[in-house]
Amino acid sequence: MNILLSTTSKEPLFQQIKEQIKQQIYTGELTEGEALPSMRVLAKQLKVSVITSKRAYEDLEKEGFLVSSVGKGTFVAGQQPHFLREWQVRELENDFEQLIADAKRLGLTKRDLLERLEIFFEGDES
Amino acid sequence: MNILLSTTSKEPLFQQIKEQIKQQIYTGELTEGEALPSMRVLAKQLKVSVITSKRAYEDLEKEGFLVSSVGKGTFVAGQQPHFLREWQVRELENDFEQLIADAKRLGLTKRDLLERLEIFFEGDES
DNA sequence: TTATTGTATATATATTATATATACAATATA
DNA sequence: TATATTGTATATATAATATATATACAATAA
Repeated sequence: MNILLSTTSKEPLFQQIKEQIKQQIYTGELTEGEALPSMRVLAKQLKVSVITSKRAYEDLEKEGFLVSSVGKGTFVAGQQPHFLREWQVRELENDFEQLIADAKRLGLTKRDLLERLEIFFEGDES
Repeated sequence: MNILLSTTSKEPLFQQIKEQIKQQIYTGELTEGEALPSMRVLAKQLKVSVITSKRAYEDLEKEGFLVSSVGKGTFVAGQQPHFLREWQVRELENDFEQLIADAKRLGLTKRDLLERLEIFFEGDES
């Protein structure tokens, strides 16, 4: 598993790890049932404490992306993440619809939103 | 002006003050143009530092609820939704930025968002 | 001038977030 | 069983942020 940590980024280390693992699950780079490096191995690889790698794995387990068991290791969880993604996309669509309604109410034009979309989407291409 | 502070509440003091002033503006208990107690008077009344009363008034001014001027005092703002709108637009921009970051993390493309923008913006052409 | 108003600066304190070292417990496997 | 590997729990350190204060400053009113 490949993970890059930026020491300059404002994002905390455990957060960077989480994001990249999620990303790799979404893209299929990490597949269902696949074993992740142990917390210690990952910690060593990233020059980070075990607590930090644990924090990332632990959070992702709570979110349904990973499954851990003592002595065995940590693995990509079953189908749930995909359903989870579907669900998250729907949630995001709802938020987007609400946000656009608010924008209209404030008198913003479609062009206004397009401009901001361009700007924000480029953001940080990490 | 009547304000009650709970010392046991988890809400910070300045927040409690803000909420109650907003409430009184909404209910009409405080009316447009009406003078509020000076920061010092309020501070003394609530047994709180001037910085805390200022923090409350200052925030509410930024949000468009109050208007302050040196030597005169602090007053309930008119219904010009001008400041309020500016503030709401900024809030909406922040939300939009966050939403786009989430969308990227979920693997949505800019095109995906554009399509939804088209759909949702037409939504109800009331 | 004098008192009253809001404002700015520097600081203290508490809370929360982040990260670590170290010891512990469960499981795999030689 | 013995040993190594796995995830886990506890206690702690450090940094960042939020909250609140005292005090001095500046503008306006009377």
